[in-house]
Amino acid sequence: MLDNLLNFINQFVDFNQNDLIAMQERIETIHLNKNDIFIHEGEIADRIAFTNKGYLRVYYNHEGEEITRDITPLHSFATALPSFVSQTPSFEIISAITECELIVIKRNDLEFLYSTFPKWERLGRRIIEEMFVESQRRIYSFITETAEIRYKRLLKQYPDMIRDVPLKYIADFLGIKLQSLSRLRKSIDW
Amino acid sequence: MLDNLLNFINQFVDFNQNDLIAMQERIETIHLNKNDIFIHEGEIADRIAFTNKGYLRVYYNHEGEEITRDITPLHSFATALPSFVSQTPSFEIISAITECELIVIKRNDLEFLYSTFPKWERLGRRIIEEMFVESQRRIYSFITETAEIRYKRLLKQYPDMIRDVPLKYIADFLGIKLQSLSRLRKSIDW
DNA sequence: AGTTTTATTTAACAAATGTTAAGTGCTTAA
DNA sequence: TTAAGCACTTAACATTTGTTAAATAAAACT
Repeated sequence: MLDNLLNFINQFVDFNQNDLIAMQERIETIHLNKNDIFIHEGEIADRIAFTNKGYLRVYYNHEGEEITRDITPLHSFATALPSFVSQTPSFEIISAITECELIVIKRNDLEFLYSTFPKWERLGRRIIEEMFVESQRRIYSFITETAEIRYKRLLKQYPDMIRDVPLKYIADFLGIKLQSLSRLRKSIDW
Repeated sequence: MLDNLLNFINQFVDFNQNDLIAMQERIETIHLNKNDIFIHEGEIADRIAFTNKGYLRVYYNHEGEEITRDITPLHSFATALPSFVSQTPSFEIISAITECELIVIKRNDLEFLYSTFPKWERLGRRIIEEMFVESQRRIYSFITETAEIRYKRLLKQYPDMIRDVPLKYIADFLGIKLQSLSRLRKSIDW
């Protein structure tokens, strides 16, 4: 059940039995149906999720339109971070693109783990470092690459995602309009 | 001398006298002239810098061209993070746009502080969290905003930067070509 | 099965940005 | 002080992406 999470964690730190037990007492697994919301707009994000199954998207309402900033890959962490770190109402919304199984930990519990086990604080830092590096990679990609190359790269990196995620979200993620993505898909000769 | 750094740190954690002393023993201040390189391509980044004075840029060689991904604002941290965290040769280069005064700490010393003082590990996590949030903000901006709006936003947030940083770097940062930025600047009616 | 909603495509035209090639003015260095 | 390089601008044309409005396809619902 926790295999995916443990594999993920072990990339960053070595967990022993105690660390695991401390964690298991503080997590819960929840199930979301398609379009269910994990973090609502205006809510103070006090939970973080590991996507054990399914895809979440992070978006916000921009002039009446939903803008999807992120589609979480399988086996990764997601929360509305600006709200989570500053405990202010979230402008970001997180909802389930597909059916999801999430391993969830509350902010308080996470803070407890951070404060009690230095290893946890380290884990948190390492994970966020990786997320930051990935985020910078995406910025390079916006600066130097055409939408077509970004699309091809996405296909290669997450082939499953294209199967399960509607193109309108993919288009947002790539920074272009749905119609442009459609045109682009047509023009690609493989 | 360390005022700016201490102010920055105190946004995130409360430092006492011991924390400060532990730090002061492990930092050094260096001076860079314009165009001096702080992290070379291929080097393993083992230092992180706080920009006490001046502007750094983070770039890499992309098909014969230098692509500037980041211009560090005053009083912020900079390193070639992918190299720094994984200790692999850096594809990113960091150099001084203007004369710079940097407060520098070595990776080993930082690791020592992380391991010895939980507060430091927390500080590291908090800082990187903020950097990540800022990075996500920039991604939203690439997705939803035109280059003109991104330019105006930059002007407003860092008015000094435009004075001291050549437009070619600003253009890269905004994700457009120098000539497009020039055209855009002309067409703005304030 | 039939109806409604959602997903995706298509097309014509508009707007934004890129490309190439010059030009101007400013700074730097022999 | 002149020559060289750098920073920035300009302009014409090309390409990419956006916009609007439909059409078709697929999925979800009753």
